[in-house]
Amino acid sequence: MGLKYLLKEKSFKVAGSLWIESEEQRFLGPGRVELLERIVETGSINQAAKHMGMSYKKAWGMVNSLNTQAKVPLVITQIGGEKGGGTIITEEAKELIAYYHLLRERFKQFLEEESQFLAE
Amino acid sequence: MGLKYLLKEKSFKVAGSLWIESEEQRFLGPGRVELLERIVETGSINQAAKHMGMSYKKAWGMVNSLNTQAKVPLVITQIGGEKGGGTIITEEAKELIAYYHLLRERFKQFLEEESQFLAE
DNA sequence: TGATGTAATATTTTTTTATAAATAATTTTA
DNA sequence: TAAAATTATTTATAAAAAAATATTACATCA
Repeated sequence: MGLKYLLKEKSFKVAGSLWIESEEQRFLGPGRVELLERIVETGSINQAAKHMGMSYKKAWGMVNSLNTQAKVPLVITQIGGEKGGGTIITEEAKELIAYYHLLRERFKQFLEEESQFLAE
Repeated sequence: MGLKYLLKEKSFKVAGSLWIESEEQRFLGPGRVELLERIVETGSINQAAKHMGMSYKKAWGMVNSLNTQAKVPLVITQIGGEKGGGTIITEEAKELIAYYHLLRERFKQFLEEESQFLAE
């Protein structure tokens, strides 16, 4: 019942992407999760963006979207100060990251099962 | 264990997209499936593209990608002839469409379950 | 008080992508 | 043999997205 008989390549698979959305607007996907993790590492939106090869503007837009959609603050920024400023994320943001990784794991399993089925 | 407590909107959900890929190259997704179905309806890549608000060039690229990746022909085109030409799809392509709809259904269920869990 | 490095925002430039338009090739039909 | 409508392909144009650049605001520290 697979499709092995009509595909040339042996390494074909079911693939996909996954995110959380709210009112037609994207809330959280792999890019935003990685950005949050990089912010934890570097303490800066600027540095996090550079590490990801992303423009600061785009990164800031993501942070802003996260904060305006959430009921509680997820990312806290500071202008000026010790090192000219900086950014940290809240406990709730960390819970969000943890949740996303678990969701991702379940999705990965779904894709693997479907890919298996496809190659049967 | 959901995220209800940190999202403003009530109508948030887990969403995603799904496709079949082969060697890093896309093979089949919702757009190509719809294109194939429109070709069945109209008998023409040209008309199918117009019905979808898509340029002929893009549609032709999709057809070409499908045919070059498959072991058997999926779309058969004719230049010139009764109505100037035309296009049909093979039985294998129809099986592909049927498979995709079933896959889609299982994915839909996955997303619904995860959305339910999210809102708990 | 000036230097520092970042956030926040606007503007400009570049790149990418998609669309539109134009052209040649084709085969049945009138 | 000319007309028709489509496939196949190239070239030009437009739209969208992304990136780069520039500017302002800010609070700590030397």
